[in-house]
Amino acid sequence: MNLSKKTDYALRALFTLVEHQGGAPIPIRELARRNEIPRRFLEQIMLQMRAKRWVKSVAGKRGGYLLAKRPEEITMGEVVRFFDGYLAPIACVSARRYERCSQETVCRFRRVLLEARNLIARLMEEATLARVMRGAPVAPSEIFTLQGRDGDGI
Amino acid sequence: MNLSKKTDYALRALFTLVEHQGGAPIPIRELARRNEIPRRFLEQIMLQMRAKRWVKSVAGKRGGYLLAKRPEEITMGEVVRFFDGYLAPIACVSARRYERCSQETVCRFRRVLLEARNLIARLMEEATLARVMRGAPVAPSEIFTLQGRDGDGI
DNA sequence: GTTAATCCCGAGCGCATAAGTCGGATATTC
DNA sequence: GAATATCCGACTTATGCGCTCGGGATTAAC
Repeated sequence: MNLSKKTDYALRALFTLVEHQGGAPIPIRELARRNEIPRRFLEQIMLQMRAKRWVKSVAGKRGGYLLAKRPEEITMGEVVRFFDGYLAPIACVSARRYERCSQETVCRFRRVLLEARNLIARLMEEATLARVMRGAPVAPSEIFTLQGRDGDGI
Repeated sequence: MNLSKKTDYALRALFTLVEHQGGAPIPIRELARRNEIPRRFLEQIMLQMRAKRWVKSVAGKRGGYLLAKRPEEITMGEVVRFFDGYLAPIACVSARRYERCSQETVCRFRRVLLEARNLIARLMEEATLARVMRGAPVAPSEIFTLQGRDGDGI
């Protein structure tokens, strides 16, 4: 999984909308300013998210965008999958872009990549906007005991 | 993390060399044939791995490549990092390509991405060629109880 | 009903990168 | 010295990401 700018921007905008739930619509201009996103580019992104029914728009003066679902109903995994197309690190272990590989039966490391994909998928699918916003762990704690490792740095 | 073809090919070649440890040098032609890799392209890759001292070459007729280290001493993480440059899904949580992001303190989801990065890093760093070859789990079992999830498909 | 702020939509563009090609030099064995 | 390898640098080509742009439709405020 590799986050594109588009997905990054989409998530930023979404979280801003979550923060302002119940309030007035937020115009793209404002979403762009607060998250340092090129306005015209964000426009496209918002349109796609509207088609997905994650957000709804109000046209005209005083218009803007609102969240269209509850923050519990949108996961980071969905967002990444929608914009980037997949979560897996390579096609042969992907649910979305799977394509048979002639080497599959011989491949020594496919198994490891599959494990990686499963971890990520699990993590991202647990990560609803609500949970992430709350700052709560997004997956069962036993995973996260692994975090701090020797000299990893950041 | 997203595996490039280059990294994929590099790993395939490495595992082939592991299988043939102690035997005669394997020429690129053969490595390419067995793993369905464009020969000229693999040439480049092998040269890079030679510079890294993961493999050594024997020039001339009957020449080819040999593993230069024990399979316990090379991890998939190293290989991915070398060819693709990083393991992290986004620069702001990467050890290698870290760059400060002005939104860092406000960013709601950075934390999740950091968790993802840590999981992957851990997994890939545990994955020595030897272990993967053996087919043994590459990381502590508690991680892998998470694997099979509802309707995930592949 | 005019103005101003907004969303909506399609098109296009430039650059970086991945993935692969190629020509030919150099080394080694038989 | 022919055959088989590696070695090296340069080149190519396609794709996609990350934007930018022009202009139309919609609505609120005055």
